[in-house]
Amino acid sequence: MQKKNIDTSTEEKIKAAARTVFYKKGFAATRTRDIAEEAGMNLALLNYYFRSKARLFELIMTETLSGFVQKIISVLNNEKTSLEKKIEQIASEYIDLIIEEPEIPTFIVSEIRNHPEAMLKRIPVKQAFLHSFFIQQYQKAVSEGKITEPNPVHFILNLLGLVVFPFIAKPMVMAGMGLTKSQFTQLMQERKKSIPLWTKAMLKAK
Amino acid sequence: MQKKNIDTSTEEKIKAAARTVFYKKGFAATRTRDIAEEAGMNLALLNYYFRSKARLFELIMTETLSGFVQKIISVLNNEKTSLEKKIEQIASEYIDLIIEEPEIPTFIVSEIRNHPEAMLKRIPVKQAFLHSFFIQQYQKAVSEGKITEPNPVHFILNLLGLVVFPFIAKPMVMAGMGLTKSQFTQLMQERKKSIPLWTKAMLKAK
DNA sequence: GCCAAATTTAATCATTTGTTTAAATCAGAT
DNA sequence: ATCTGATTTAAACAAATGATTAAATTTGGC
Repeated sequence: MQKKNIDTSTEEKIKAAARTVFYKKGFAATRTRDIAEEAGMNLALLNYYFRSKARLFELIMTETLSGFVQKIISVLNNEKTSLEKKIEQIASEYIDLIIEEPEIPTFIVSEIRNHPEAMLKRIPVKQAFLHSFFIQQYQKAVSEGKITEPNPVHFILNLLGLVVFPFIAKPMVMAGMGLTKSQFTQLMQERKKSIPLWTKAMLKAK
Repeated sequence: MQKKNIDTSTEEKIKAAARTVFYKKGFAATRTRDIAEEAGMNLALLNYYFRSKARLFELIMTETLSGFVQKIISVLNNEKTSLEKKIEQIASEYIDLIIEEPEIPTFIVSEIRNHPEAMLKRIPVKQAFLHSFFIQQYQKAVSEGKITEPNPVHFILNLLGLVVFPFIAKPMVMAGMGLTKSQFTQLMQERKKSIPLWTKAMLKAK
C-alpha cells in the first residue's frame, strides 16, 4: 500500500526544491519545470503530490511566513524577559536565521506585494502583536519616562529595519560598497552586538 | 516627416504605462498586453517603439534606479552641509519621494535580485560613495570622538533602513498593526522628524 | 490635393508553460 | 508468484504570451 515514510522523501524533495527555486526567483518567474529539475524528478510528480504550482507555492509561503512571524511573536510574549533582553534576542536570533536563509526577506516582501490580503489573513499577527506582553512592557516604560517615543509601532519598525534591511539591500550594498560575501556576513555579525546598543540609545533620544 | 513632440506622447504613454505595471507586478508577472492595455493602445506599438519587453524594462529600471541613487549621492557630496543636516535631508527627501511613489523600493529590491550584476554595473555607486565628501566628514567626526561607530557603512545602512524599510514592509505593517492607508502615511510623516533624532542618538551610543 | 514616411491596427506565429492522460513500473500484502 | 494500488514516466494538450507581419491610416511637406 503506502510506501512508508521513506517515500515521503519524494514529496519532501519536491517541497525542498520548490522552496529553493521560489525563494530565488519568486512565483511568477519560476517554471514548474525548474522545480522538477531542481528536485531531479519528473514534471508530472508536482501535480501528483500537490495539485498545482499555485498550491505548492501557497504551502511554501505559508510555512515560511508563519515561521518568520512566529519567532518574533514568541519573543514579544515572553513574560520573563526585559525589554532590553527582547531587543538582544530579536537582533541576534533574526540575524542568525537570515544568514542561514538569506533569500527569505526579499522573497516575503516580493511575493506579498502581489497578494497582500490572501497571504496575510492566514497569519493572525494583529491580535498577537497588539495584545502582546511586550506592548504592556513598552507602555509601562513610557509612562515611567524611560522611553521617549510613545508609539511601539515605531520601535518595532526601527528594530526590524535595522535587522532586516541590510539583507534586503544586500546586492546593492555589496556592489555599492564593494564588499565580498564574507565581508558582508562579517558586517552582519557585528550588528548582532551593535543593534541593541543603537536601539537602546534611540529609545532615549529626544 | 516626424510627428513632432506631440507624438512623443505615444512613446511617453507607453513608458508611463510600463512604469505603472512593472512597479506593481515586476518583470516576470507583467504581460506585454497588460502594458498595452494600461496605455490604452495596440500591443504591437510596444515592439515598434521599444524593441522588446526586456528592453522596455531595462529602460524603466535604469531610470528608476539612477534617480533613486542619484539623490543620495548628491546629498552625500554636498560640501556645504553638516552631517546632521545630511541626515535630516535624506530622511525628509526620501520619505517624501517614496510617499509619492510607494512601490519603488519593493520594485527595486525585487527585480535586482534576479539580475544583480546587470542592473548594478550600469550605476557607478561604489566610486561615488567611497570617495564622497560625506566619508571624509564622517571619518573626521570619528577621529574627533563625536561618533562611536567607526564604520560609515553601518551608518548608511541604519539610516536607509530606518527610512526605507517601513515602506518595503508596508503590507505586513498595515495588516499586522491594523492600520489604514492614511494612518500609515501619518506614521511615515512623523518619521521625517524622528529619524534624525534617533540617528543622532545612535551615533553617540556606546 | 498628393506623396512618402511615420504610425497604428488586426491578425498570425512560434514558443513557453501549467496541466493532464495513459501507460509503465514498483512495493508489499496475500 | 501474483495481484492491487501507489508511484513514476513519457507524451501530449490547451492556453498564454512575446514577437512579427502586412496592410491600413495618419501626418506633414510640397
